[in-house]
Amino acid sequence: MSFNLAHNNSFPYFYRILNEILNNSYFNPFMSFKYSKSEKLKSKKAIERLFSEGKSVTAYPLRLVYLEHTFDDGIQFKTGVSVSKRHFKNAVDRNRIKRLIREAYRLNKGDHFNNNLASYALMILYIGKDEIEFTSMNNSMNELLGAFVKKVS
RNA sequence: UAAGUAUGUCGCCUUAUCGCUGUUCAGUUUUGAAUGGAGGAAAGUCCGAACACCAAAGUGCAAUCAUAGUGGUUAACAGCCAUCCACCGAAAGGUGAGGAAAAGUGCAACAGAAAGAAUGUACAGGUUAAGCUGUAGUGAAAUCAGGUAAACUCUAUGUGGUGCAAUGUCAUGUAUACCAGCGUUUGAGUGUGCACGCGCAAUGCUGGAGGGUAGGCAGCUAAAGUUUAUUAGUAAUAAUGAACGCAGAUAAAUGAUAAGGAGUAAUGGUUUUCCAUUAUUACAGAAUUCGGCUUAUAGACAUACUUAAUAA
Repeated sequence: MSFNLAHNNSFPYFYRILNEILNNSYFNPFMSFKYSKSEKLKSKKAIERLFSEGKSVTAYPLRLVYLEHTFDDGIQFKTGVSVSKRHFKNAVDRNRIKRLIREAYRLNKGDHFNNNLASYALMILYIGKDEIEFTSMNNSMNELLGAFVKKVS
């Protein structure tokens, strides 16, 4: 990474993406903004095990629950997203926050993850009670993933 | 023009970058291209159906529950349309569990002597005698009975249950009531009193069968379809023609960001127009599918009508 612009929040989003493409996408196989079906945590058993045995990291208003877990299809990280029905009664609000979390995750994961880490099942929870803007969500996600990588490696 | 009434429509737009998801094609490791991708309420789950399963679920009666002027409409309905009546409103209009009180039971404020079995007061009439007769007075209603059925009841009509997490199907792994093949053990049991052998049995492996968990597939989107024209009808609606082919996710796609534009509100400047700044752009997210109802909704628009004012 020649310029670590992802952490400079005043810098416009648009230029950040341009910068990522120009500088990073060739060199870092994790520098992909995709977050497709195969990267989503779907297995019921894995999720149950994750919640009963997993550890967690918090960066308010986000919490990451993680557990070492090897997947059959060889994907290194599988991530799920969850928003409490208690705090957000309407489906529209829940969907909106989930989408923001997913968006922030797919944009930031490349900066933090690398091949040195083991394989993990992840679940990101939103523990806040209020709605949130994308920029602050982005900051929180950065913080959260940083803390996770630091703790694990 | 203002205030209203009714019905209906729309409910932010454009471009760029990065993504998500269905289908098709190409490649098959990772992908690439093309092309679809939320609503008027998708919501509440309150009615009515389609579809599926349950076989003591069929038929009749009863009970329960629902509906209730009249006529029409529909696959069906408690919906919708028309209309009568009652009530509300100055009007356009709105609201209405609006069938039955000589089948029976119950209930009734105030007033009044009395609202059911008692007849009081005053006056008049009247008789052998007698509230026996009339009037006054209270009240919506008084020896005549009436009101009330969002009181019981009666009448007419309908009414089995569970819901797509229904249901069907494929099936890795695991365990083994079962079946077959091959092997092992005679330490115990048995056919058989003893020995050997064989069978049963015990046990191991393999295969089959059954079962159905994780998961996959079907159900799943061509449908009482959408748009539109004509005809019939006051209308709901129906018939015919033309065009279209219009979401299918499953820890659950339909998004994020930037720039520009649009609407609305407030403030300021100009003062109809116009410009600038700031704020704001609702309610809300498909989950088997339809027809309704109910509730939420910033703002914008159209049509018809009512009342008032002004002008001609």
